[in-house]
Amino acid sequence: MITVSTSPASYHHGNLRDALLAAGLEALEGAEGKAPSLRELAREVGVSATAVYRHFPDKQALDKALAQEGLALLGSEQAKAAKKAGGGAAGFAETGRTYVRFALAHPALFRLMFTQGHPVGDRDAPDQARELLTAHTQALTSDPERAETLALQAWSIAHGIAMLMLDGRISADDALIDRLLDTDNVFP
Amino acid sequence: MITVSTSPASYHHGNLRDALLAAGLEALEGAEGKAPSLRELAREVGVSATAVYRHFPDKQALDKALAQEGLALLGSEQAKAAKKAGGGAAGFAETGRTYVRFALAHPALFRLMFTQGHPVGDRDAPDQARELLTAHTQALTSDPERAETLALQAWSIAHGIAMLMLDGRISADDALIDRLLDTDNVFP
DNA sequence: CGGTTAAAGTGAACGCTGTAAACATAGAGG
DNA sequence: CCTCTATGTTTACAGCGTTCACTTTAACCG
Repeated sequence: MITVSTSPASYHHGNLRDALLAAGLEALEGAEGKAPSLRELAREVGVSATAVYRHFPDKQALDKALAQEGLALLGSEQAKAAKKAGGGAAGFAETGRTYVRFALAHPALFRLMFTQGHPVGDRDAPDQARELLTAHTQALTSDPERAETLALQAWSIAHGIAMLMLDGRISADDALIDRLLDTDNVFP
Repeated sequence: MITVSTSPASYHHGNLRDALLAAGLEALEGAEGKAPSLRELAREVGVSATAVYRHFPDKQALDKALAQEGLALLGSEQAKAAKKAGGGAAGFAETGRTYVRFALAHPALFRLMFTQGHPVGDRDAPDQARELLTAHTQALTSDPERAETLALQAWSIAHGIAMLMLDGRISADDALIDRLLDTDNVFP
């Protein structure tokens, strides 16, 4: 999580990296679909554009860091929701709903989180959401491959719903989310 | 579908609109994730950048037209696949596989098709893929609402798989596609 | 305590983008 | 044949990501 220290307005900012991330997250909450530009964030923080390059090798690295923040946020919201629902199958179902609602609540951030191409085997980022997912499906079956299949299917349907709603392909309706994610109701 | 006439290199291009779309589709097949720029397409076709504005009000309109082309292509591939599989449930399943494989085969085009924000009720575009989907699910049940639920669930899971694979979140493996889309295997 | 050094900022510049405005050309119709 | 209009051109602008050469400042060390 990011903390912005109210630093003195000196030549050296003191905490530019975190300030940029904070400004980035805030900008992503605004403008519906648009991701903020590097120069825009620099302006926001009150620093020249090139100063950014002391903390990130390029814009993509900044975006990746923002994506990481978003992923952490999603994971913590899901964990909280699962706990509140009492864990187990009910908790699992709740993580799905939380996933989609998170996407609708933070569209630009959610997009950024997945646009940042990190290859499949990328293990340099702890991913609480992913861990929750495998834990929940492993509790449903003793067969590890079946558990993985279930995990990926659950992820896919939640992600699909989220994306189609974000892209305006299906209506972003809370009742519809429940209907589509209802496990008593899934497929023939 | 687009046909590019080999027009004489005169002052007036003769068929610029279609030529731009053709160049656009070709460019989208290349460069893995990158969408082509307006100027790039104009250069490709051998025309000044501003000439594009005689045929499209802005870049987004060009992108939208390209997205439309992609949607038509997907629809026709799905229809062909469903027919080949003999229609019915087998045909339905095949449309799902075709959907994901199409995304993997044309990543940039597929992304563009869905990034182009057209609101939910937008009926100015015939969508063969969508029609196929509802036709197949309506054949499975007499309850219209249940049919719609099934349609959206099927769409969501296919779309989710496609997106997660495109974004490198899960491995883009053909066997995995089958495993995740296997209806005998879906959810608990 | 003072001087050096390296981290962290600056401004100017480059090539790219989408887009607007004013102007040029050519082919079609009266 | 002349004119009108559709379709092209050139020039220009602001914003983007990024590189380069330079400046400031804080921290470390003899």
